[in-house]
Amino acid sequence: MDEALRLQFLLQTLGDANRLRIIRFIGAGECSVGEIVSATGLSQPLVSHHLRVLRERQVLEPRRQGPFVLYAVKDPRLLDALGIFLQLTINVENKASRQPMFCCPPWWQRNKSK
Amino acid sequence: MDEALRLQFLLQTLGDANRLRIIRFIGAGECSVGEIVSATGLSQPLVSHHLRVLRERQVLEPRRQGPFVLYAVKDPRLLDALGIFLQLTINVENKASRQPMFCCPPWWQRNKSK
DNA sequence: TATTAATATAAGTCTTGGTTTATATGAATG
DNA sequence: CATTCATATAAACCAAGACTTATATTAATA
Repeated sequence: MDEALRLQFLLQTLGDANRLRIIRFIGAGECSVGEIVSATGLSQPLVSHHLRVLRERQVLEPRRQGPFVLYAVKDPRLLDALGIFLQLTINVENKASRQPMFCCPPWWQRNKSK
Repeated sequence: MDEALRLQFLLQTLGDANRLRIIRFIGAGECSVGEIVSATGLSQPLVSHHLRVLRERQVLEPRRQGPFVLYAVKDPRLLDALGIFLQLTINVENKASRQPMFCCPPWWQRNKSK
């Protein structure tokens, strides 16, 4: 699986407003399905559906505790990464406040594997 | 438009392998449509289609030069951000090498606007 | 101005995936 | 063991969007 496909996989997983709301809530701390349902206002089956997707794609991790199933974000770096993207959405036009805040080797220079 | 919707918009725009390949190539420097077609191996209409999406969503910026239309990445921070996400795709399992590399205010703490 | 090269658009097909409704599993409690 | 609460799954519907084929636009050149 090449870079573009791996990135597509992750970005598609995260590219849904409801899943983002779920991740945002879980990011504040491990919580149960019921709590997510209440917090988001989504139907219980819909939340379970999205949780399954996020679980299967290694974004979230479940843990059974009594009758509840608690979910947590697997890799905390993900939350930071989302924060960076969120900043990008703020001033798409406003070039004035454009400054490189995060320096890292540009991904497209590493190896052009198609 | 709330945070989740803005993020969804951006992530969906980027969540396509062909668009990522196009962005990766353009990221290396402003280039024409024809060059992108050759570099990616995609059909010309398909490239034009994706360029339109990326243009309309403020990711790329076109500039006419003679018979050519040159495209460039509008906000260079986007390339860094993609690099960060790419790193996240490397060791989804491998928790050993998990270390917070980018610190920024967790986006889900700023304001829980549903 | 007619032609060619470069790019854009339109229409049509087909797949992916988000959502709802209904039902199943699984653990706790009486 | 039966019932209830918490969560998961299944099926069906629907819309968004990626891709192809065909055609239109725009600029350079003869």
